[in-house]
Amino acid sequence: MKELVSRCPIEEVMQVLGGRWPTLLIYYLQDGTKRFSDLRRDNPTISHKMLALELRKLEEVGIVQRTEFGGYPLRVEYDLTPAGQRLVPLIDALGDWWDDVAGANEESRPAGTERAAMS
Amino acid sequence: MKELVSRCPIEEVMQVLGGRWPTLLIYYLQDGTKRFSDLRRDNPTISHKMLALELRKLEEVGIVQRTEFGGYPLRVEYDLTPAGQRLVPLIDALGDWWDDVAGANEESRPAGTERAAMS
DNA sequence: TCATGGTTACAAAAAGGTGCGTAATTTACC
DNA sequence: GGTAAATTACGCACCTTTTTGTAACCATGA
Repeated sequence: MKELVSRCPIEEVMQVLGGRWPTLLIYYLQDGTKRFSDLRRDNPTISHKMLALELRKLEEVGIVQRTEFGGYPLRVEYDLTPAGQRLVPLIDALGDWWDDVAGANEESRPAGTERAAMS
Repeated sequence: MKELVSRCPIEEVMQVLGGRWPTLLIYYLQDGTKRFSDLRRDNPTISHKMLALELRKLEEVGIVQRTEFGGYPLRVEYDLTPAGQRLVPLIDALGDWWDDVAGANEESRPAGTERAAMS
């Protein structure tokens, strides 16, 4: 039973942004409007179900805007809301921080674990 | 043990900071040096297993410094490393962002503002 | 028949909790 | 004097809960 609505905003953010996909989806949505299938192409390892779930979650908390166009095949577009866009630099800052830390760690770590930058 | 080598720093940060505990522990460690039992007191709902696991993880990535003092009963102290301290304002910024979003969501939301439909 | 954006059911995997064991020394007790 | 309990920071095994993956199904216009 989880009825613990946390007293801490940070705990709440992490409930939304933690996990593997949310920040990635936000990252890809920076480029502009994306459709369901676009996002799957951007991130081929996410399952159909997860993508639907995560998008719904992001929509519910107001990070993502879902726009449904009539007609068939159904067409749906996803964008970052203004709130979502305000989030982007914060996430980027975390990425930069991590690069810093990882860079420092690499000096004392055996080779073999390399990372490549995203395009 | 699984070694997920991701292409994206953000994905990696989230693997470390995502989840329920890491940010909370960092939050409490802002106050200064803490011992294992202090952290359990700060956060009574974490199990000793989880606390140990999370602390080790944070130590491994260089956010937390673990200092073991000899003697018995064993005594261990935890602090934020400089990198960990640099992380704090970033986490705080996320918290502020969330307060913003949550505040906006709670406020009046007249029907019809959200769903956009085009034909 | 295919494509799009879903949903649902079932299965597998990961995360998390509980409780016991451990170490070396002090203190508490018979 | 000898023994037992308590202390601190975990590790480990076992079990439950939560999350995620897989695959199948839906609607329908072209």
